[in-house]
Formats: sequence, C-alpha cells, structure tokens
Amino acid sequence: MHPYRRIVEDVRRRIESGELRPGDRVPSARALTKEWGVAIATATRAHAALRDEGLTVARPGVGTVVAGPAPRREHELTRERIVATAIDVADRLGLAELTMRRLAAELGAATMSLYRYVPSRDDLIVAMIDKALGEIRLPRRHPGGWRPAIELAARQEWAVFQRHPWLSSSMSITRPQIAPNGLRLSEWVLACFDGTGLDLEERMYVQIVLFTFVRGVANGLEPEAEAVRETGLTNEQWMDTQATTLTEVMDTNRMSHFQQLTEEGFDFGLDLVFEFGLARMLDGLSLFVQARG
Amino acid sequence: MHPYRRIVEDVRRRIESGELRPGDRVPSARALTKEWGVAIATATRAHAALRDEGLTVARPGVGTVVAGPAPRREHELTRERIVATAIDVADRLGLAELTMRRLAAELGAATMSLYRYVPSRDDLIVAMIDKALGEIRLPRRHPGGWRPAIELAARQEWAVFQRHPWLSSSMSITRPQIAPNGLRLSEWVLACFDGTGLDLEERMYVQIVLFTFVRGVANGLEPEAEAVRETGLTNEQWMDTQATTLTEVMDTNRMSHFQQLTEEGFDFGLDLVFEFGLARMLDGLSLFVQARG
DNA sequence: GCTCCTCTGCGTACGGTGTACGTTGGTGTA
DNA sequence: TACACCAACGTACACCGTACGCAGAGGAGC
Repeated sequence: MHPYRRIVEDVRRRIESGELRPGDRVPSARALTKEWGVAIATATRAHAALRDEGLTVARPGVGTVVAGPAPRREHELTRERIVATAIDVADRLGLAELTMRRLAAELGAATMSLYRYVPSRDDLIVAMIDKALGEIRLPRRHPGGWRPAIELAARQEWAVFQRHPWLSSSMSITRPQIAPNGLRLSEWVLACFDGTGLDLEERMYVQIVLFTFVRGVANGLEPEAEAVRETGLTNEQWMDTQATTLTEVMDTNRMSHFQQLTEEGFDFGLDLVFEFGLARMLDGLSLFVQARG
Repeated sequence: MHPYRRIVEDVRRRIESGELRPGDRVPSARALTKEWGVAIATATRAHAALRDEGLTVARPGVGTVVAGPAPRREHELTRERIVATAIDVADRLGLAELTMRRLAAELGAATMSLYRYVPSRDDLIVAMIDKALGEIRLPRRHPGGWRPAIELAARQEWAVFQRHPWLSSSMSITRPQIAPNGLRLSEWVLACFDGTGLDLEERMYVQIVLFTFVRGVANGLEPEAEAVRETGLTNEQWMDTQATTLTEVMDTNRMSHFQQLTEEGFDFGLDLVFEFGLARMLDGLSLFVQARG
C-alpha cells in the first residue's frame, strides 16, 4: 500500500467515526509531514486523493476541509453571525449603541475583524434591514381578494417593526437600498391587485403609500423603547413628568381642545394609532379600487 | 451742580442724540472714573440716577445698558441666532454635517460659547424643530368644513418638510418633545372637527394619523437630498446605477410585476406619492366622519 | 524544499464627534 | 476693596468609524 493511502484511510476512518465532521479542517499538508514522517509531496497527494473521492474540499487560504454542509461552528466569525448579533444588540440596546467595538466584543472578536465580512457600518445596517424584512412570512396565494391581502402585509410589516424598533428609522435614513427581501415584499403586494383594474403604476403608488404609512407609525417605536431603557419610565410615566411643561404651554396659548383632552385622560398608544390609520387607509384605497374597476 | 449730575446729563445727551441706542452699553463705573477723573462712588451714583430715571437698566455681569427694546445687534451671540443659523446649515448640508464646531465657525464664535445658550446638541435640534414648525401659517378660521381644512394643514406640513429635509427624521428620533408650535398645529387640526360628531379622542387619532402620514412620506426627503449633495446625481441617475443590481435580484427571484414596471419606466416622485396618499387618506377619513355624524 | 499567492485575524493610528471643566477679564454692588 | 456674577473660550477626555498594514497559516506549483 502506498504511504499516502494509509493517510487517506486514516482520515476516512476519522470522518466516518464522526471525529471529523463536515466543515472541520483536515490536518494541513505540513502537519501531515510531521505526524506521519513523510514528505510534503506525499501529504499533498493524500489531500488530492481525499478531494478526488469527494471526502474533502480544498479552500485556499483556509485549509482542506471535510465536505458536506458545514454545521455552523459555534464561534466561527461569519457574516451571517455578525448580522444576527448586530440585530440582537440593536434590539436590546438601540441602534445608537450598536458600535463596531461593542459588536466585536459581543462576538468575542477584535474590532477590525468584522471588516473582513462587512464593508462598513452602513452596509452592516443594510444587511440587518434585509434580514429583518426576511422575517416577514407571506402565503403564496393571496387570501380573499386584495383587501385582506394587503392588510395582512401591513400587519406583518407592523409586527416586524415592533420586534425591531430600530428598523423604521434606519430604513428612512438609508436610500432605498436594494434589499432583496424588501423587493420580495413589494412584489407580493403588487400581485395582490391582479384581477382589479389597477395598472402597475397605480399599484406601485398603493404599495409605497401603504408601506410609508406603516413605517411612519413605527417611527414612534424607537424613541419609546429608548426612553424606557434610559429612564426606566414607561411611556405613561414619562408623559406625567412632562405634564407641567405641557399645561404651561397650553395655558399660555389657550388651547381649549388640548386642555380638555388631557383632563379627560387620553390613552395614546401606537398600536391604536396603527389600527385606526390602517382602517382609514384601506377604506380610502377601496374607493380608489372601486373607481378603477 | 453735583459732579455726578454732569455725567448723567452727558449720558442723556448721548442717548437722545442717538449716539447710544437701546441695548448699547453705557460706560462702566470704572470707565467713568477714568474718563471724568471722579471716584467710583460718584460714578456709581450716576449709574443709579440714570437707572432711577428709567434711561438705563443694570444687567449684573454684563453692564449698564440703555433701556428700551434692543434692536438685534449684528454679531451678538444669541439663542435665536444660533438656532436660525443651525437650521440654515442643516438645510444646506444636512443634519449630519451640523456639528457644534461647524456651527460655531459659521457664527464666528468659539465652539463652547454655544453652550451658554443651548444645553446640548439634542436640545438645539428640538429648538430647531419648534422654529421650523413655526413657519406653518394657518388661518384663524377653518375654511369650508373639516376636509379642506385638514388638507390645508397637511399641505402646509408637507411644504415645511420640503424646505427642511432634516426635519422629519429628527422628529421621529426625538421623543414627542414639547414643541409649542407643534401643539399649536395639533390644536388647530383638532378644532377643524367642531360641528362634526367626532369626540376628542377620535379627533386626536385623526390628527396623529394624518401627521404621521405626512412625516412618513417626508422621511424620504433627506436621503434624496443627501444623495444629490454627495454624488451630484439626481434621483433618477442614481437609480440607473443601481439598475444592474436590481435586475439581478429581480431575475433570480422571478418578480414579474417589478420587472415589467422597470421596463415600462416608472417616474417615482415623493410629490406624487404625497398627493396620492393624501387623497386616499382623506377619502378614508370622510367615510369615518360620515359614519359618526 | 522552496516560492508564491490567498485568506483570516487583528493592532495601531487618524481624524472626527459632543461636551465637562476651569480660566480669563470684564461687570455691578456692598 | 472684596464679592458674586457672567460671557466667552481653550483644553482635554472618551468614544466613534475605519484606513492601513502586519503576522501567520494554508494550498499550489515548480
């Protein structure tokens, strides 16, 4: 048996026994020379044989690696892992606290290592946006006509914005970046109107207006979350602290309606604003679709 | 004649001749001792007499100043002037370029001088918001029923957002700060519905939803302006540069509607989005008001 | 065995930010 | 003369994003 064969069989055994799993690195050529006391040419030949048999894959600059879908290694630095962790940090601490240094610390890596996987902080945020939008799950077929369909889309969007308070403001700051999942969403809404009389341009306006509305309401989410983080106060408690300033302004300007409202007590909630606005919006769109149909 | 009297009469003459105007500083006590060769007690007595006669006002730490409404001095550092200049810079360069150092340079002052008049950059921005909202001019009476009235309000808001592209995103980032001019605006919209069946809480929802919509559309303004500043490209030209990425994504995901749309050419404009959305919104609100009336 | 190129990970340093703190030189007043 | 006050400002700090380049490990080919 050729010496390199012995190496191949040994590696195969270690793969089959589960000692080496997909994605793990097989000993490098130089390591094999030491381990088996062979020349590097032999080691290279073993690598080549392993590759020919489909057991391994050579990744230049990385090493020879066991083939197969690599089960994510725990602490491997990865664009995927970076983006996911960034979203987690932003969800917990707010987008302002998401600094490259903090993110690196969270990942247990050095700051500059991140830049191997992400061109800049801005690009990272775009990636975060896309991933967050990817959470939106829409059925393949549109249920029960256009109205329930786009209502479903709006509610899904709203849910994502609630889970990620930083999302809406990020989307308004960045130029409409090419987020594949954003396009997917748009496409779905455009398709809702198949069978109605709306042409594509009209559908596009509907889609933009609807999304703009949802995002607009969601813009109130981040400050709310941040204030709770910072002061530990709920929205209501904070309102109370501002009440004196508020009444002062109201008094000097004779704002009767406002005054009455605060006296009666007004439980303002973004959720209710969303519900109210969505209902009006859909009503308005209904009239438009009817007129075009 | 007592010596201090001579001083008083001299200052009076200089005020009446217009040599000293309201807001100007009368020579300090120490200056008078040198100028007239008198003791400081005499100079102080002169100051007291001037104050008693209502000609001047003593401002501790500043000096004795000619009474009357001070016509704004040209290069005097003032909260008013700081806020106005800040708005100007933000309009021209964008909010991100509005740094305390740049603002100070623009004002011909040292950076830290600004902090005498403004507690922090965030507070400055709140002041800017209020001042910008103050540009909105609404008639005392509401013209022709609630619908034209709130349409007018929405258009005024839209105009302000267009003049100040930074405004909408700033308002979404800061907590609903107590901006007197914002309250004034809200009050006006609330009053639009006098005579309809809407109670105050319902009006409040209408007001918030309408404003949220306008602000939401306006959120697209700043990135647009910034991109033009940065790259010198118009919105359309920029779209072209992204076209390749776009079509790539579209092709791999089979987005037929989107594809067709870009082939036909779609002239997307925030103005048109605003018009379309506003019309739908008002239609939707009409149904609501009718149902309540 | 040697050279060459690639790839990951990372340390250092730069130019920017908001702003805390303390100093300076003038003021009116007791 | 001593005191409290105030506008203006210079310096310094902590923190930010990130350009640049280095070290080390790997495979490929001669």
